[in-house]
Amino acid sequence: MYWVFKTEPTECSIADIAAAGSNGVIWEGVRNYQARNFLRDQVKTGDMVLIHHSSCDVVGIAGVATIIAEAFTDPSQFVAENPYYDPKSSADKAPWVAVRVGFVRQFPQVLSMADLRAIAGLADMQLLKKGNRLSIMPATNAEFDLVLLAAKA
DNA sequence: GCCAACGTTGGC
DNA sequence: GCCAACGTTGGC
Repeated sequence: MYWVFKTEPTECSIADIAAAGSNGVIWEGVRNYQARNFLRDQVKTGDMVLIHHSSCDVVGIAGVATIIAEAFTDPSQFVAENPYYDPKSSADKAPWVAVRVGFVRQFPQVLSMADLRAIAGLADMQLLKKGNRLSIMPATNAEFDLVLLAAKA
């Protein structure tokens, strides 16, 4: 399948994923049930992921990653010092999962929201829907291809 | 920093 | 289980 993952580049940018090498990075801290359900139930090894930079200078899709390890228990939920700590999580009740993502490519330029909205075939893309706050969301194969085409990547 | 949209919480 | 109040997200 195809996905869009949102990230604040100050936390984990496409360049950070590139720098992580073949082990990739752990994608943790998802604390929304709808996003968690995608991550736990549908995100599979080998799936392709559009990496979206949010809350930053140039908001938009910055590159592509792939899933190299599918859902496992998110360790950050147990760590009191961690910003993603969940005091309600315990060994026998740990609702949150993480995956591991590996670098595929970084776009020469970030495809901004305006760039994306200008692509006719992306009119229904979930990422572009008003009020969308999901940090993990599916994309279609067609949307994925259009984004790569527009990125000249 | 504004604010729309949405999620979560908690009193009842 | 309803729903008002509150918190958070995230584009602009």
